[in-house]
Amino acid sequence: MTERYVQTLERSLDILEVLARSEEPLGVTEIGNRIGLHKSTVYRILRTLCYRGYVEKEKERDRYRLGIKIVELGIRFFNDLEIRKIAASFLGLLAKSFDEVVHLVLPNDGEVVYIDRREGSQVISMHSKVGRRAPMHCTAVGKAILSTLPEEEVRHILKSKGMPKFTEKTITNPDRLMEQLGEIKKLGFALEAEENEVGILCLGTPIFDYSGRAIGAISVSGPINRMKEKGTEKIGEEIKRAGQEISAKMGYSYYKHSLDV
Amino acid sequence: MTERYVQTLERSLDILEVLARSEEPLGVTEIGNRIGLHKSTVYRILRTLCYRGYVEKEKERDRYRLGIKIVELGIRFFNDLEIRKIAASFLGLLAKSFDEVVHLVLPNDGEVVYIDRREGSQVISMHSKVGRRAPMHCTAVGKAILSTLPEEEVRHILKSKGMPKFTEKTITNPDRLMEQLGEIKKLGFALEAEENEVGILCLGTPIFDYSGRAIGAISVSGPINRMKEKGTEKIGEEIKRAGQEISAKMGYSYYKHSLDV
DNA sequence: CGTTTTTGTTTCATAATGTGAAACGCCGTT
DNA sequence: AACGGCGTTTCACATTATGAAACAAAAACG
Repeated sequence: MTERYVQTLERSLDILEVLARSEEPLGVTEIGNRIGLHKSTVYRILRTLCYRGYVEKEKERDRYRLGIKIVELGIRFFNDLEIRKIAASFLGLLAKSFDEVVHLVLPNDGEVVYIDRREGSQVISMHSKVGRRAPMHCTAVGKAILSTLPEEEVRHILKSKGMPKFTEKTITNPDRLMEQLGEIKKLGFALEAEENEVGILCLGTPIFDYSGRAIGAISVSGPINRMKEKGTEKIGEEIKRAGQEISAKMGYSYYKHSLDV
Repeated sequence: MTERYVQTLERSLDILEVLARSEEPLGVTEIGNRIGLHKSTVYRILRTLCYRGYVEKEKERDRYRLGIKIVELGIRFFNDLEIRKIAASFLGLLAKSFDEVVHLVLPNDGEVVYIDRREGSQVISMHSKVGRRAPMHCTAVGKAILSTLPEEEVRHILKSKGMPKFTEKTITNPDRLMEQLGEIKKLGFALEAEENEVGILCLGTPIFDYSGRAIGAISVSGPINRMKEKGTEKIGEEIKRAGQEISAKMGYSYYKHSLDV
């Protein structure tokens, strides 16, 4: 087993990630300091990335930022994503029908990644989560996905990622979460009230592919009291239905997979 | 002058681009053949890219595709793009008001890159151009941007990129295009009728930043007869006004830059 | 306004790193 | 059962990336 990765490439990715994380353009030395690389090395890699369009150099100032080529790759992938295309219209319907923010996420490496978003008429100044990551233990979408996994795998994720406390209501005990996941599985949707962000309530449901694996999740979220007024039960059932329809279009057979329940 | 780029990194980017271009996942050998690399080298790079999440390996089959990390970087950049945020609401208004497809593009390396898109109520099955590139000489957005550049620079772009003929109406003569660019500059918006795609008419106008450089363009496009019914003159004036408002929000001063007209 | 410090760029000797031929093992096909 | 195609691993070799140091240019400072 060759546990060896290509060093130059890893360093290049480090640089790209530092640039992505940074709000403003960075200089060669600054980048080098942040990832512990010699500025000479950083410079050569940046030069190559610029040449290929993945990084752009600010004219006049010696600062580097992500380039347009990154977006070309990213959007290409995004547009080709089967689940995104299929879910698109459902997200729109849900957003309109409840007039709240709707998200589509994909599980990745024990976390969820926000992939798409629709919002109701209420213009919320909330910063978009699209493209960002979130933990599973304290989000409705994360719990919805966890509820479909075998206990062993869930515990492995919780152990490796930890269960950081974001609010007073964040569940930080694995056993308590496991218990709740059982109920979520029975219900078919997950509820999360202020476990991740104070004042926000969120409902999520998993999406399955042909093989029965949860490959994503959708959610509706909004201010806790407004959500309760609208009826969490009702919203939950509604997104559950939407999730089932999306899953069906992804090739999931509820008939086939209900045999082992 | 060190005209030397980092070889390993360039090869890695080649691999990513091959994967992005391909509709379906590719195998190690296939990738190697396409870019002329030894499969052993391809394999090692893919391994690293997988480890970092930029490429995903299909379970069961030995095929590789772009990974979710690519989207994380891309969308992050996309969301932070100042011009996109500012243009967003204008794109929506234009799409609704004319009930046609509206695009935002950025110029890059003598071409335009489609960055955002809004569509009217008419559901068009047209494949999304977002994330894709197009030449400048035969698109309204491209001509709008070219019309703001000095002749020398325009000719350099035309020479290096060529003026490939897409339809009967594509302008393939540099001098004739130069002439048209003069009129476009006076008018403030560009018209392109079937020069890129048969049956489609498109109107575009440039967007400027604080320094007076054209950093993007917006367009409205649709079936040629429908567009003519709605009045190309009227649509042109309207997007020109929208473009001016976006430019103003980007820090462009029409007062300051009208001195040298 | 000159001095000092910081930062981007280039050079270059060194060896660490990436390379590709070859071999291995795993499938599916013939 | 033999073959061909593929992903994977090994390994000796030298090409390639590396980082110290020098240089240039600009920014910060007094």
